[in-house]
Amino acid sequence: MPARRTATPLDSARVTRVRRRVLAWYDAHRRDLPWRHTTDSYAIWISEVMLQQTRVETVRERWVTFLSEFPDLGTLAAASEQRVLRAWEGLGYYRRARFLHRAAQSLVAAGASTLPDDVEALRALPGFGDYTAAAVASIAFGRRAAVVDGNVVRVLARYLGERGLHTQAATKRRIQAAADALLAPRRPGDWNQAVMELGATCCTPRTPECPTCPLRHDCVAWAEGDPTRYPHRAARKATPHYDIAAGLVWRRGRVLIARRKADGLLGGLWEFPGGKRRAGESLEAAMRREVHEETGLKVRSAEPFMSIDQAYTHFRITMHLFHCTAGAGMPRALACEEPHFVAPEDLDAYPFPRANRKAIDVLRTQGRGAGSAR
DNA sequence: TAATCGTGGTT
DNA sequence: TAACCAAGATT
Repeated sequence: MPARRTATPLDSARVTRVRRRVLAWYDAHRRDLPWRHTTDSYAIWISEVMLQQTRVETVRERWVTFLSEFPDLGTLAAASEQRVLRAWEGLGYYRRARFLHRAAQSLVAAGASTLPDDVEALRALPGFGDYTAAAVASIAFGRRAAVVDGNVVRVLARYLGERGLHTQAATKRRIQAAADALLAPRRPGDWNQAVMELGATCCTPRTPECPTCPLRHDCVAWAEGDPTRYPHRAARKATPHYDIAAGLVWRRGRVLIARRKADGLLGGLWEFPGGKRRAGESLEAAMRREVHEETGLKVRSAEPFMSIDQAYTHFRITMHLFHCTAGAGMPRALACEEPHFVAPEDLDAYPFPRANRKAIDVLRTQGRGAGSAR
């Protein structure tokens, strides 16, 4: 292993040099992203929330369509949560959409027609953490607030030779302090985007392109020879697998759906009733038990329809779907909300998790034949 | 502090 | 293929 290089201090000459190099690199290499063509703080806010833990290429199209449906703060505040969640479908981390909606309603209720323009007021809104408050304040309002996202952590950890685990508070404080010191005071929004852009396109996690990096001259990780050792991360645990059994419970050409509770996984989204199979239980028995527990309905016939694999952050599932016919009685909201039967053509109006939407798509294209998306 | 919260692309 | 990862926030 190469000897550890000692980082030179961030004196003012070095800070000036770094700012100049990184901004020049950004001016030459910045990607043409749709949200870089607006100064509308609302539109920039939407982009920042969408970009949380979500790839730029995914956000490109979704940002455009979201803004066409909700072009301003007032429109978003006036919309139903269901419509907002439907517009968010597929983006994941659905809590983001509910916080977005709630923040818009809060601002409009207070008489505002636009976002507040300082970090503290932004930080107080739901869904605004340190990163998003600094990002909106700097990019939309030119405030001198340094962002620290995953890119900034990686770039600065490598550049400075930061050896602490990136999850530790002391490490975060050091990275934030360095980001604060480096922030280019005349172009705070561009500076923040420049460092993030550098992390996203050059100082990447696995295969950084160090020869083209504007920071290679005095980067500790580059001098050591293996930048990918930074930032230091703790090992992850293996993710468990669960079998989920769910029913497409039909009655007179309509199918049963129910809404998940607002908190927790996939909160506020609709689904076909079902749940985890227990040890020793058959898939069909699990489906019958779950449908009954959640809606009070008993299922008559049941035939396998399809199985879908889905990976979540901390576990993965195989969802086994059955075509069923509903027994007598009205569905009740026992362990779900608003269970009711809907015509298949009306399912597009409801926000569904990805696995459920896949099943709906198969339903459309194949009718009620068996299929698999595994 | 550590766990939780989605999804799709990449390796 | 399974793990890793992405412009984080909340509890």
